[in-house]
Amino acid sequence: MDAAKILKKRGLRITKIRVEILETLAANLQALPYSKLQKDLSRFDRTTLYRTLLILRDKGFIHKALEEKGESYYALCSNCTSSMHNHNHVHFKCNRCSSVQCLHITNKLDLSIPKMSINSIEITAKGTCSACLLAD
Amino acid sequence: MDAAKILKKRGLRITKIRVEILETLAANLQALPYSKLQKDLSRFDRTTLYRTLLILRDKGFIHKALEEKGESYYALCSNCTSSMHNHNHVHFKCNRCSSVQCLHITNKLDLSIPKMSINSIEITAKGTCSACLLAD
DNA sequence: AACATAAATGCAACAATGTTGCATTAATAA
DNA sequence: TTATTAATGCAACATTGTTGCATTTATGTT
Repeated sequence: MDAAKILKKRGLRITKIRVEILETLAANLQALPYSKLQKDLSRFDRTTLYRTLLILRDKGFIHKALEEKGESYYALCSNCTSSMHNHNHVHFKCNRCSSVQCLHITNKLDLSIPKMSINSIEITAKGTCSACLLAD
Repeated sequence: MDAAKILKKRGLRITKIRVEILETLAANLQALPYSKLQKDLSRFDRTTLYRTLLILRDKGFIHKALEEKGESYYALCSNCTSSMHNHNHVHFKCNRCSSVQCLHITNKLDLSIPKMSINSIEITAKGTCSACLLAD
């Protein structure tokens, strides 16, 4: 992954923390908790991390995969832009190893609710991931 | 709603804050944010509220309807017990008025994920609620 | 290559929620 | 009414969210 090129192509300045965040997320198949990002990127100020996550989220580079116990999990977006966020996947959290994954589902999910206008739907499944099942 | 009776029936001690939390939630059709509960129940210590919410949640009286921006929303459970939590509904958050509702859906949702063992599924839809749509 | 400028960063500071330990108080069974 | 077990209030601290402002950096232009 060439984070710098991707940033440039989409009109964002190439800065160290942006490149590192994108590369860190790309290097992990799983969504990463904020605490992990903060530890890995501790040479940057916490505020900078906070604001950079906001920007990358707003521009469609990353998305918040889960919020739990006041902590957010982040993962790369696959097809989002700054004007279009399209997250047609399920987030799966393993209760044993606490890992969070983005799962692309094929089942079409047509949920409609009477009288409401729905803009987005988030689905989070919890259970045991394949690795933990095998470890039994 | 007779909160005291319900608590007793399910083997919990009847205390003021438990009764008030249950009655406050019962009096609102919507899920309430933590900040609202804290304000309404400010005559109790914050820690007590925190621990009571944990207990009521663990015992299947209430559930966390949503976590957002580090804040949790709470609502009454309809059919849960301390050993069985069954939340077959969708949470709907209105982007305009920020209200959170529990919607009981009839559509059967059969989401299965290969290789994973799923224990629970949470679905949160966001959009505009009927009241806000009418207010246009 | 140097410069101008708009954007990004780091620091300080504060708010809110989460969390634990411990002494005191209250609810319930006997 | 009392004994005892559970719940409460208080103190204290951790973590994350959030904003303002001065400084530094990235980038297009000269």
